[in-house]
Amino acid sequence: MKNNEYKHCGLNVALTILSGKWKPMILYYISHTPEMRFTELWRIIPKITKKVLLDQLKQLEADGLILRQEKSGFPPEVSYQISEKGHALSPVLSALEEWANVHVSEKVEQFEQESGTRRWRRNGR
Amino acid sequence: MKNNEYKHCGLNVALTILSGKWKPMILYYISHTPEMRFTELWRIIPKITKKVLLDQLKQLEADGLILRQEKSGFPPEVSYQISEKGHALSPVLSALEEWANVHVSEKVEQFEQESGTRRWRRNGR
DNA sequence: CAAGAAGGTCACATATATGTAACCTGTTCA
DNA sequence: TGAACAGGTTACATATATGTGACCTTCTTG
Repeated sequence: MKNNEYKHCGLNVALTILSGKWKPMILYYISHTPEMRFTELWRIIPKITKKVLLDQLKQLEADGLILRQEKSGFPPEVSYQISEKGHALSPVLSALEEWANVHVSEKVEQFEQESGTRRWRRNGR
Repeated sequence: MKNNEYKHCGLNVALTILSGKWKPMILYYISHTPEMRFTELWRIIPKITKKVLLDQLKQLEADGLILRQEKSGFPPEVSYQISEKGHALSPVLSALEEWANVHVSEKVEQFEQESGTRRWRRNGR
């Protein structure tokens, strides 16, 4: 170890921002639709709870990856869009995905099968 | 939503593999040293516990990002190296890091300051 | 007038990740 | 002989993330 200290906080920050059981899926749907309404998103994503969906949306919004737009009136009408930051992230996410498909394809296939059933973070493996 | 289902499990797998409070740092040090011994790593990384360091090393090894090499004899001598998979990942991680530095630089700076103090996953924000 | 609509909150329960400290292994060295 | 060494395990405690269900709003419709 010369003087190469660990100064790569950006990586930690990025991973923190992305960490959340449903975030990749949420980002995916939001970035592939011009205006995604809350309820539609909830309908599309199989097993998430309203509360958790809301939590993760709030985090994504706070981190600037998505934009929330609220039209006044009743019933409420809220929709989400991908932001510029979020858009800038997507090639990087594709690269990550590509890496996984090439280098850990067994795990990817396994994941596809268990999908919806499994728990997110490990340690129980 | 046409028929564009979410089939991007690779991203989930990659993020799962990378998720762990100390993994980016561990990966960094291992990939920047030809042979990193357990104890040296432990000495270098400020506040991690032996147990947690071991856990994360095991996960990284199980996921194939690093290689563990054990020389027989006493006292034990174990060293870690980056694997080919791990090596292949590093440009992607750099891209992530770059994204963070460009798009969420405030958070990165904040992270640098709190470093070591802060907790990893949020929700308490 | 009761129920359903969309988006959201709250209090609480469970699951998973991380941390703390004690203990174990055979050499070597004082 | 007993302390230090490197790497590791174990039982337990705490922190954080996710899940469940009840409740709230105000307008519209049956």
